[in-house]
Amino acid sequence: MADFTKAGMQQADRAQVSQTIQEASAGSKYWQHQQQKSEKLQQQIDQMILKQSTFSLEQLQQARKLADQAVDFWEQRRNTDRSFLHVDMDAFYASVEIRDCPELQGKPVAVGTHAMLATASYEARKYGIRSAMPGFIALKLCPELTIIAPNSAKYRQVSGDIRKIFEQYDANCVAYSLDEASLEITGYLKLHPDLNPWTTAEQIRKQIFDTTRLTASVGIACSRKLAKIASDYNKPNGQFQVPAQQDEIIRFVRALPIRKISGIGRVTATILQDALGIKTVQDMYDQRHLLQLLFKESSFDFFIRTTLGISESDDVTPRERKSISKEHTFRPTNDPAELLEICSILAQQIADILCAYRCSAQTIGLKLKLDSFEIRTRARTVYTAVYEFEDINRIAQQLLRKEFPIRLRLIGVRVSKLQKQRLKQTKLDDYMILPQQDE
DNA sequence: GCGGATCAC
DNA sequence: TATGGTGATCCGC
Repeated sequence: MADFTKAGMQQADRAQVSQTIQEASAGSKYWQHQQQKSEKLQQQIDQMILKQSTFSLEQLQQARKLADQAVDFWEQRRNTDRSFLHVDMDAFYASVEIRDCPELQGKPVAVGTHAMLATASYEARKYGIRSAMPGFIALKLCPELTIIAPNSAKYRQVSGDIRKIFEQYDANCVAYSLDEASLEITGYLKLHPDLNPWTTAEQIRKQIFDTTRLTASVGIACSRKLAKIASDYNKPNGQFQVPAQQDEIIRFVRALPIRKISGIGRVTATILQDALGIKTVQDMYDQRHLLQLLFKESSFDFFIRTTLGISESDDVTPRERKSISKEHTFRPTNDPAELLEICSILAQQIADILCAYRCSAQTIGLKLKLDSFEIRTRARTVYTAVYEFEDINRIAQQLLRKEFPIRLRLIGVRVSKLQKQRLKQTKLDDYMILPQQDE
């Protein structure tokens, strides 16, 4: 249940932490729902084990051949010529709060709410506290823990400051979140022959500290994905370089537990481990024939590339948003009026955002989390795109009404199939030359 | 196109 | 007492 893969967790007393979490959870509706999910997962694993036992020797040999072909295919596309840095701020939100409140120096600190923590300081991680843990459980693990409500505006400010630094190195740097970014420094290094990736990383970390008084960790590699993994290797306040050589790259990735790979989450890791005995990337490579037989081609390809340390594409493709959503958790209720009211508030928020973006949407979706934590989604696509509150609210409420009677703890409203909204005719238009509208 | 699931942060 | 919010993607229908 507990996840010890995060940096800084090695010191926690795992058994003690697991037991405390267990005691805090056991019997709750959340826990019951988790139990159900894990039973389902176990069935899926049993099925997979059963299926394995049916493979003939020929099938296995053929699969191995196909897997080796895939290895060759990707190996031919390996490119080690580019240089990337992945910069990751250390315990970002918590570090900002501690910086701004020296009282907290050296104390366990977390940022979040009693319901959910976003970040835990390294001091707090020693107690087994981590992000995505409810605050009330964290307090059981460490009663002295200070929980601070998130100050998003402040984090955005700092995030903007470090972004300015990144842009000095790569005008097209990619921000993954407020505290993480990927930089290509291939061009920068060409312009500065006296520098190399390692010294550049040192320089950036110093620059970040000088302007924010915060520390960052940096991964250095010939692909964005490897750089990201490497940034976790010497955390906090450290850096690690994966040499840009095929054999070194393979040695590096094969030693990793699969859970360190971005894209392999808790569920996939459990399936791979319990059904196929795959714990590390080396195991993944050794079992490539089974992966070929048991998974869809796209998953299989992802696994093969993972074992080689080859990422799909490192090009920056400026992608536009595909959906906008608002959701809210509340004290569970089955009162239709109350539920419709919450739905309507969310619809209004969505309408406001659509308005700000000058967008309309063709699909309106509803997300419902039952009192039991079961999640349901409902959606409806309309012929002509909508953007006004009245339209969005009407459709969302229709979808909601169909589910009555129901007891909910969360409602979400989402719009997708977004399109740039046609400019509305106004009197002003008579005096303006409007850009040609597509369609 | 819809709904369930998974994942990252 | 009590387990979040946003956006993306994939799979099977």
